[in-house]
Amino acid sequence: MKTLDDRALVHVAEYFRALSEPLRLKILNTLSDKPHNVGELTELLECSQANVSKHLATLTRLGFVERVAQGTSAYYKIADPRVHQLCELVCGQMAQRFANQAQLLGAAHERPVRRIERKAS
Amino acid sequence: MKTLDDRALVHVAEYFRALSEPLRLKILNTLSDKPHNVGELTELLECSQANVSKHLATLTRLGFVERVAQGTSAYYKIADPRVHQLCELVCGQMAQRFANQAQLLGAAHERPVRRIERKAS
DNA sequence: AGTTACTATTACTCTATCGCCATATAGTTA
DNA sequence: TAACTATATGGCGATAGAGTAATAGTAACT
Repeated sequence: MKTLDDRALVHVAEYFRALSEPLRLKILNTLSDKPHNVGELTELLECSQANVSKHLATLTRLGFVERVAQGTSAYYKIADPRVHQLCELVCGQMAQRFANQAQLLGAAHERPVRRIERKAS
Repeated sequence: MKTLDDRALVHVAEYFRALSEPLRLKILNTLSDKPHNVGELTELLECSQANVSKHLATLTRLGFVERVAQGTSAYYKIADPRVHQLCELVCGQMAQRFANQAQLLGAAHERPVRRIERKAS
């Protein structure tokens, strides 16, 4: 990290930006189970096909996922499992932060954090 | 990662978004050496004071850095060293990707980065 | 050929945010 | 008090990016 020049920083930022969209994280999360094609993702994520396709293009361009054509379908799969480490690190940071806030403040805060677990199927 | 609900994903995305700006990465990189105040950062990074201040506010809000007031100055320091692991992971991904590209393409491009060949007509 | 199913792309609107400028705020000193 | 310094913030223009609808492309099959 110390010797990164500006150009490299721009690329690192680009990587993080790709992960800064909830829907893209959702796609990666879904693909971490097993590969899916665009139609399946569209249904699972409940959003438009064009949108899924566009996000998949972004993730492919940066090397997070890989495209495998199969008939008229396009299956996508995780290309670099390290993306899961990234997410776990961030989740760890979040958990740490939540714990600190809970310990320090107890309750109300400028930016309240809700911890309601809800699973939709 | 598997059981993240939508709300959590939004927060994770917010974290990644904070790291998706080159100047913010530069700030974190500079602070990884030692704490600095806003004026120092402004000079080191060669940008406006207002801009540095705004980015520091973002990084503080998400818990990446910590503010320590000292006189009329405000010193900032890394609050969670795990941010460096994040960057290293991304750098590792980039290195891996560059290696793959070099192997596949033969390194004829001056800028092989993010160059996805699309079907030309 | 034509039809169907699936995916990618284009054109567009809308929102978020970066960087800049100016100003407000807070701390220090005289 | 006022004056000075350091930092934070509000407003603004420009731009990037998400989402949508329609269209274009592609493969398989009749």
